Amino acid sequence: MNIVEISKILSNKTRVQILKWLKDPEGNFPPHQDIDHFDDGVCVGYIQDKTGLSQSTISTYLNAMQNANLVIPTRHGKWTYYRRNEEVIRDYLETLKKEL
Amino acid sequence: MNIVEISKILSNKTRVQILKWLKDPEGNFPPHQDIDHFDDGVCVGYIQDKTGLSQSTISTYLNAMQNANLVIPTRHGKWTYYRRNEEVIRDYLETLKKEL
DNA sequence: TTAACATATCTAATTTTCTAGATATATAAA
DNA sequence: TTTATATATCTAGAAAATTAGATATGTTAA
Repeated sequence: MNIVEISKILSNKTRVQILKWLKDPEGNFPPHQDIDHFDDGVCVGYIQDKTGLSQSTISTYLNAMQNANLVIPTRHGKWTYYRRNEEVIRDYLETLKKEL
Repeated sequence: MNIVEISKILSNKTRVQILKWLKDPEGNFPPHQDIDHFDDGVCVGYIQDKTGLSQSTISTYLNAMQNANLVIPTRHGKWTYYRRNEEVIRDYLETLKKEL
């Protein structure tokens, strides 16, 4: 866990927004077609729709967030679902509180 | 207080380091020539010496940190002292914990 | 009032980030 | 097995961040 690396992710409005939306998938996204739960998070297309940015941009963002361990991807058929990595997020907050 | 704005400041190694150093001026910096306390923080030159970066770069960083309200400048004669704005830092941590 | 010192600001070169279009890949459906 | 759909990756241009040198400003000391 690296303060600077994660702060870099959080230095972008859209990426922060995505993390916030993923706190409450039921409240923020329509139900999925193939599964009836959000246990593995939300598919890329739904996230893209809400941001208004291009598919490639959102894919790039999610990839960066995954590299920083802030989100966890799960493949379900054609779709990739992304959910928050609560452990790393908690760890980041605790480290910030201790070190900053 | 704006998560993205402050995260942008924290997305740089040197700036994070400066904030950490300013938590303990006595432990991290030599005593000042004109005053015998660190109540108003640390002068720019001392901070620059520890970073190894140029004077203009550190001045630019401190200015950005001040714009984000993370530090407070105080002029003492020729010197400008910078100290942490604990209130804003605390507020940032609390907001992150609540919203992120 | 001139010289020296500390810091701020201006300018510019380099690097990184942002973002989208085009294309590739993986999977499911026909 | 071809087609459609979802996502990932590649390429590239525009914008922002990084950083330093030169210069300006403010303050003290000679």
